[in-house]
Amino acid sequence: MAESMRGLKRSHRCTEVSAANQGETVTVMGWVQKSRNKGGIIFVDLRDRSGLLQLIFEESDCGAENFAKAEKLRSEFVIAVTGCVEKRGGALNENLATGDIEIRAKELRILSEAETPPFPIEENSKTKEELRLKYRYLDLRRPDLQRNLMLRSRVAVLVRQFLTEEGFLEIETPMLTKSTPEGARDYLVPSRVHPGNFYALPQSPQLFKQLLMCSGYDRYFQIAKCFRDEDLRADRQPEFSQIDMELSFVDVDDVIDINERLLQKLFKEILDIEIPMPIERMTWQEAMDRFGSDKPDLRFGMELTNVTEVVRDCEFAVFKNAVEMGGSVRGLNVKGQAGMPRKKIDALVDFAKDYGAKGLAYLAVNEDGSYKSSFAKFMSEEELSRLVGAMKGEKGDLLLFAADKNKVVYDALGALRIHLGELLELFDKNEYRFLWVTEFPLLEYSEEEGRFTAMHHPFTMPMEEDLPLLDTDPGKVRANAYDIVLNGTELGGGSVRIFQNDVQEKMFEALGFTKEDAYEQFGFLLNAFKYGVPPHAGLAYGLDRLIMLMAKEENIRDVIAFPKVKDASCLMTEAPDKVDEAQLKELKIETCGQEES
RNA sequence: GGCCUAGUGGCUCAGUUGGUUAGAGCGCCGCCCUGUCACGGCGGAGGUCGUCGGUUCGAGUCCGAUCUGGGUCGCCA
Repeated sequence: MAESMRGLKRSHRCTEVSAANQGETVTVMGWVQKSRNKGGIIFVDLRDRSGLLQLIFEESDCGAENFAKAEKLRSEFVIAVTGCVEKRGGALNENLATGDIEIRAKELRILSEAETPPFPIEENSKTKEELRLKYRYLDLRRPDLQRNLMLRSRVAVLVRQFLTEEGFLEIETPMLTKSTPEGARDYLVPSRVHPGNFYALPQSPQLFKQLLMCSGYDRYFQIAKCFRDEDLRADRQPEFSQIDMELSFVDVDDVIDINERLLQKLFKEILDIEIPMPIERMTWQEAMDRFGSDKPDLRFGMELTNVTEVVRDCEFAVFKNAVEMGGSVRGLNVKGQAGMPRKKIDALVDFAKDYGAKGLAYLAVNEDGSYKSSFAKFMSEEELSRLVGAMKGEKGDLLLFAADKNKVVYDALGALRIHLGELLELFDKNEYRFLWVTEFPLLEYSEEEGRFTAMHHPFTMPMEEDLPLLDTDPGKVRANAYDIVLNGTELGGGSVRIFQNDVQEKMFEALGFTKEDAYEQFGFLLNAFKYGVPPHAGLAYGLDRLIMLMAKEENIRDVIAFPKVKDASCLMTEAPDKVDEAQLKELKIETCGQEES
């Protein structure tokens, strides 16, 4: 039977009690982590979000009634205890923040009893995620998740504080808005009042924040929920949070400056890590050429080498074909791995194939200077030594080559580089290496749609010197866009926005929109631009990813209180779920009839 | 949509080439124990091996399908 806490008031959280309180009477409340009954003496570890505190029960202190209650305590009971803070009579526990003290209980109340939980509530849980997520409210009691969510809260507070001091206003934008088919799939919400019409949940507050600039709010930010109906990944949820900001009368350098100081503050105050300033910058083209990725991990080397010119005239058909079709041949030098067994090399080849490569050519430089290679027989001694020279190959090195269209070569080698970096432990897991990647391509060609699509979004400003190319060679136009990258993860991205109506219309033209299409979808923005719009730029961070990296978690679910699983459902609430026929009727939605078959 | 991977008592796992009553640790239940903190001692309960179908004299173990997690490619302006 649950007891009332009437007359009691919690005086401390568990770890707020210390040796300094010795002799004081305190009241603590929390969950029983563990009870150790020695017969005439009972030890109880009490847990709350701050940590653990040992309680000690003896009949001579608390009386027969309380002692009898203490004997009944089981894990996860919620209790209130009043008692005296004492130095420990027995050995100290050095693993506990409160390991030198204990509370000698005078009064005990069982506020709530508990069934045995379906899995142990402990740090570094080995329990299957399926079960943890079904009982997420229990999982969230574990200290590691509590730490992550507390860290998340501190980050949010610091962001608000910093941006407010920088003159930003926190303004909310709608969750029920208009579907924009460009980009990710939208989550749609039916309208009762307008049957057959739908709202969309925002993929980002992009258009609204630009409108706020039009309206003169000058600097806006928001910690905004965003929704994308795409498949999940370890670092992707359908519902996630952005730190979203937009600034008027600024250029790239202003945005970068503010954000560097923001990151510096966050990492200093939360992790006590100094980020060297300024953060390195690299153009997109350089990132691709050196690392095969637009979000390179700079914690280790093993950069790509372009050997297209070196192998241009060789007889190896794979290389030759790639060169002839306008692609490239590039290689990675895996230092000291010439002895890698064939089986492992084959695994790397398979890995590369997942990224569209047809294979990988390899060449190992043996200790005696001879070669072991999948393609040496197609090339002369001289061609081989020129190739090895270009790769700076030394005895003991393993050289891996991909030959294909540039995109495939970048993708395969970029991914392979990261894979090998992890496999061979080439980087320090405690290092934080930031990078700005700039000058992204404005557009990329979509084979599927047979047209150019915006790489960032359709409101991104082309670089001024590339403007003429918009008509002649749209694929070559660079954007005034930038991403902030940390350890190979895209933390955030932004751009200078188009604020001239003629440029915006030209952009839509390049995207294959008729003027009518553009106005149909984005008329409110285009119209706003007719009434006086300041030059503006902005940036948004993936808050979840930022927390994930700061907490050194490998999974985004571990920094989100109630995450969804791979198929975007929630194992705890069982959402999404069927709804009443009556609700559907009110919305004028036909049942899909998928329940029968 | 494709590929990879896991599914055995409450939890984490083991289970050899298919062969008699499916094991362990932790947890749980009962009794004992006044200084434990991975407490200890004694005793006990609890699973038919995700599901369905097949092969076989016989399947946790082989085959097929399916469900549920996880990773990944595509996708993610």
